[in-house]
Amino acid sequence: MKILAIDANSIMNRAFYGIKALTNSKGFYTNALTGFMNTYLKTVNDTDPDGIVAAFDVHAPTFRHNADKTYKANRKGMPDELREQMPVIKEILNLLGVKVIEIEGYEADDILGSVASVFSKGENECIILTGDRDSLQLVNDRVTVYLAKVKETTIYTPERIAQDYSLEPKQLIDVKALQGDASDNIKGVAGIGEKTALSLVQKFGSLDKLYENYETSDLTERVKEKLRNGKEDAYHSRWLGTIVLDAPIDKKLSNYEKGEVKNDELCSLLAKYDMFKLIEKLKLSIPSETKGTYNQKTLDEMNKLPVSDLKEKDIKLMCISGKTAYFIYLTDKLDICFDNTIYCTSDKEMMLKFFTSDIQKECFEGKQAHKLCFENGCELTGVSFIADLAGYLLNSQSSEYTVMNLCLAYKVLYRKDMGEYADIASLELLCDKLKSKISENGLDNVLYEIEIPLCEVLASMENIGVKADADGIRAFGEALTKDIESLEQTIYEYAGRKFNIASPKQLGDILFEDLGLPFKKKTKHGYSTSAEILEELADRHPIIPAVLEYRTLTKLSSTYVEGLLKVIKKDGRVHSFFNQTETRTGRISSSDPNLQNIPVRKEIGRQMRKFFVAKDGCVLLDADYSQIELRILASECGDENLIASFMSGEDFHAMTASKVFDMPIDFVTDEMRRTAKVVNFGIVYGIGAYSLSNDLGVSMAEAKRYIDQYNATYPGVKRYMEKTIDDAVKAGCVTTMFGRRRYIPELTAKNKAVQAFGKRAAMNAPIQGAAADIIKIAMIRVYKRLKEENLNAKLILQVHDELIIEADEKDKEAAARILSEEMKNAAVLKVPLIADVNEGKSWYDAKG
DNA sequence: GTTTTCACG
DNA sequence: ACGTACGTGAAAACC
Repeated sequence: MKILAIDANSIMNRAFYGIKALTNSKGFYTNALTGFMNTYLKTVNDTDPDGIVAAFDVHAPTFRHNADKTYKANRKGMPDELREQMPVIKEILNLLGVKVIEIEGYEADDILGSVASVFSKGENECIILTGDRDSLQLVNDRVTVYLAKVKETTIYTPERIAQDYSLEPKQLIDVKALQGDASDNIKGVAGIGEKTALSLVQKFGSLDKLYENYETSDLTERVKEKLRNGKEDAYHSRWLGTIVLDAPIDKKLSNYEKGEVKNDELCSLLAKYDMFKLIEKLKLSIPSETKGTYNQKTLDEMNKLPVSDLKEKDIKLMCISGKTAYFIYLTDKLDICFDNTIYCTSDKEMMLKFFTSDIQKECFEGKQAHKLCFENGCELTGVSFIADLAGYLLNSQSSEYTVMNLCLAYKVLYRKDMGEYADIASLELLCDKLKSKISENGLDNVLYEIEIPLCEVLASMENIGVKADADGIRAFGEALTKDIESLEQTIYEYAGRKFNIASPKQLGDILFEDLGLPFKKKTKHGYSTSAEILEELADRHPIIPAVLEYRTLTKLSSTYVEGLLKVIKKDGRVHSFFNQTETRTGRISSSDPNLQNIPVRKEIGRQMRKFFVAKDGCVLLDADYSQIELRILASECGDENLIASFMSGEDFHAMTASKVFDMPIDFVTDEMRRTAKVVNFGIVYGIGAYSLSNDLGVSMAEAKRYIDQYNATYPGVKRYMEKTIDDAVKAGCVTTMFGRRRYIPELTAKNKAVQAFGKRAAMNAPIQGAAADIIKIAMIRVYKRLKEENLNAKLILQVHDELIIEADEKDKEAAARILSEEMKNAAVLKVPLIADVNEGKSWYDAKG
């Protein structure tokens, strides 16, 4: 029988430190669990054992088998984030049918040693999976060690050890006795390290022989001296480092055979921790609570769920029945589930007939269907529910909103038995469940009044796209390339040699070693060369400004020039995606390409906007909200001074400066206004004195004064922030004035830095989220009015607080009026919402 | 596949 | 002693 014995503590430890923080939606760390299971699955797959055993350490105050062997009790305790994952992995292993062994007073490797010794007899063999080299001493003909490292696993056989160390496995104990091991609190012989220890054992064969013969050997006097002084330590260390082979474990081999996998329990456990990928990898079938609520007859009916080609008569039937049809249309295939029958089609005409019919529809992802209709000059109607949007509103923390993940998260029967039709077969029950969840959580308004109507608007924007001047971009790119080439030469001259300027590593070496500039921060791979650091050094060497310029130009060239040229479609327009379930706060994100980060702050980059243009006979109308987040803050916190600052109609940042610095607004200098502006924005992010001082280039004390003065000026803000955090800690989430919710699991973290992050997120989310809600409402209303009033004008872009319309010259005034009105009236706050509209032939010109 | 850097609100 | 403002996406380098 072949057994796999796992040093669970050591693998969990490796996984915990090897994988950067991974938490589920409840803030529970799952990184060690994920890493452990990856290693576990790979090893089981590679070795195909007949039985598996996992050993855990149990540290008792005193060890029974020898009260002296308490050395590891001195080890730093494991972090809470790792500790809390231990009981979970034990449970997972139990449910997988793995034998879990923990014996009070024994280390995991003692248990492994004992298991290995039991399985070294007869026709048996043992594979040890561990992250700890100590276990190498256990290797023999029957025992192989799989040493898991960050990337790969090394397999240690006696041959491999001979090759690496020129020693027998058992001799490694003596090496460690001499060398010691700080992490295990094993002293070894003072002054003897890895190299010497190894060569001594190679030369003498063992610790005993070494101490019998070293005095008369040709070792240097210095080494002899160390050995003389360290004899007691060496023998004590050897004893400490020798793995126990006779721990009181179960010796009956058959008790180690693989147990049964408890599918349902394991599944719900893993779902509880959001470990959906693992459920797939383990090939578990998904159970459901809802199963019980269906009687046998319904289940039988469901189990049939016949599949047929969608025909025109089917659509007619759906129309007259008045029942709801569920559909999924992602690429070119439409699946419908109606009245316990699945209908499929790839026929475009049939799809459009279905989409434009007045059948009541619920779906998963509606945007593609909307787009197909737009492309064919019609409209998708009758959509009353979109499952992924509901899932997103219930928990925006999730990473993927798939039918399967949602079914798992909300305990809905996922019809894996339906193979490729699993998604559509599961959709009705999923929608039912999500609907009630949405209502329970007060999310009806955001879902039905905002997200579902918005889906159509985004589809329309994606479909229309924005016209791009490809020739202009190419010419701009060529000019950039010329400048970049000449900058390269300049930089090479300053550096004294050629190198890859884009490589932070090589650049760091040049700047901080060759040129000897003072470095400030180190990263994993070397020196940090971020713009922030380089700007401080700008006066120290002429290479620095050249590098900064190089960075600016290459960024423009690669991300914007090259990037955009790649995505201009045959119609001469860029159709980027507007993602509706991406951000934690409720904002929309844009991708392929991202049109929400086209340069604007620096003039050279801003030039890019000249190449986003209106088509012939049209203009672009661009409107952006003025300080929408600060206005939301004013309205939410109700601070009278803050409200007054907005109501005054004066420049808001100057107004703040006037109050904070206590002087009439006419005496406010540009410098004071700039400072006030930075503080104003910082407040929305949950500012700290450190970052503010960094940002303003002033001392911490100075920064703290500004914050104090701000708080004295607008006392309601601080009160509001404190209350927000308080409520967030109590509820575990924050909510915008429209009901949109964000969970903040970080608030319950034990790590103070993580907790602080949670607090800042809690302060920011209701504000950023409300701003997102407001502009979404504006988009829906603008879209609707442009359509109703038959204007030749379309929304084409959204950049968080900015909307852009492409409008026919004839309709531009009417469209501009609608844009301005609907943005201003999207919400009623305690201060007015302001939106300024500008027009131009290009985005550059239209942006005020 | 992850890290660094940098573009935007 | 540590880390240090919220929210994104893309490219290139790095391992």
